[in-house]
Amino acid sequence: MDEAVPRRRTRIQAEKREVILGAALEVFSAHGFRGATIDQIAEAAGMSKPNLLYYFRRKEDIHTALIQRLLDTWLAPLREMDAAGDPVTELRSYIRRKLEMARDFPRESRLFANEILQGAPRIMPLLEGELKDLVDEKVVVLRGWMRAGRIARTDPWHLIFAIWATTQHYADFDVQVRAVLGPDRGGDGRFEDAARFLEQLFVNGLKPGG
Amino acid sequence: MDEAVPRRRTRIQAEKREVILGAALEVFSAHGFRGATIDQIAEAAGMSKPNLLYYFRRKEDIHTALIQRLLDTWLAPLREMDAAGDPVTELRSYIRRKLEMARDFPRESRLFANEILQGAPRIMPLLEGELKDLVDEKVVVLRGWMRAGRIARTDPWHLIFAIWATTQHYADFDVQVRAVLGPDRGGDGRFEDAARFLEQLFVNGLKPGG
DNA sequence: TTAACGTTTGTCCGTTCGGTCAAAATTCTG
DNA sequence: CAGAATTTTGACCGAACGGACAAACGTTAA
Repeated sequence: MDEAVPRRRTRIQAEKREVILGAALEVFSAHGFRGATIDQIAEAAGMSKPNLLYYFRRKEDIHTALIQRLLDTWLAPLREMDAAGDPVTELRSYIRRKLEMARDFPRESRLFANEILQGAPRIMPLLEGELKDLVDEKVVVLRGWMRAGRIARTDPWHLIFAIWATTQHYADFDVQVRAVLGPDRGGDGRFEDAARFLEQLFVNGLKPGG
Repeated sequence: MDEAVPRRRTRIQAEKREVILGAALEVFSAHGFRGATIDQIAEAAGMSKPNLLYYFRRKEDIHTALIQRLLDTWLAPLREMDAAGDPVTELRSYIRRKLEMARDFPRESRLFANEILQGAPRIMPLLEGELKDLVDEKVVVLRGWMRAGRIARTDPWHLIFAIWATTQHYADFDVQVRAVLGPDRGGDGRFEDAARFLEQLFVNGLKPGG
């Protein structure tokens, strides 16, 4: 087996690849795939371009490596939504966790958003596979709660979309949010305000019999 | 006055500029500012690159022209939200109109999203000026409705963000929405489903005393 | 008809891009 | 320490990029 990038064995390999992925996350999330340059990533990673290309042969390899490792983290909150739990508690904590991710990992959110916005050319299989499967599974859970009369009957798919949209908005559209809120209201408190609002919106919006 | 681009007098000037803006909308919304090339836009507009550069001297000029003319259309639905109207009706039709725009003008939505995602380097003044002013104005309207007990007391800014996020999601994340819904549910009906869901969510979520 | 003005094009330029390569420097292993 | 393997670098390449320019082509109005 003629490996192009040497088999990942050494300590240096692991460390440098980590540094590169960190730098690439910064650059890709800020400029998109085409907008990001290898030189930018190399500079952010503190190494020369050929050195970077020694660890990842092509620009696209960095990008796919990033997305691959991200997906699990990203879907974890939804995975944790438990059919056996209390629906309101489950939804509430799902929203809270997604909002925390928007606050703590905005670059990851923007990396995804950039990719989807431009037609998901590099991750379409993931969307139609892993992501769709997970959503289908949770749709069943939501339907169960609806049939049991524990939350209002409504479209479970669009409910999930609404949670995604409202939470990720605070990462993806952060500059707009801060611009509109202004200096006073746009401080660190905006995430708590958002959490309170979204909790109220979804909990009341999904009250059974609504 | 030494004008670089000839003063817009002729019929051809007006027509060609229109064609270029249409082509540029297509290309910019699909690839972002940096990802789009002048050649792509020229080809989509059916003319040579130098010919295109005769009407717009620089790539950035096309982009700013696009955004400038877009902003009015884009904010029109919010502008129409009338303090004198019935709150539920006003909110419902605001949501419906925003959703129609996501359906009918997805490229415009993605153009904005691309710009915001990458830090709004070219439209920050618009966000802090015109956009913020309009939101501030409508926040007063929402606050009035809340004080009158006609909708639930909640954070008016985040309410507006939630409406933006949920509606624009169907334009900006269209490929993801369709991938998750699959071929059967992802057809043209998805906008009506979304409208029904969002109406229910926001109307119930904002019931007074909630 | 012709001169002025508006439009279009082929060609070219300097820069930046993604990526290669051979050689040098470093680290690892016996 | 010696030699093998790994890591780093400077120099370089072809393609694509944004943009410039003069010449050619159309159009129009005196």
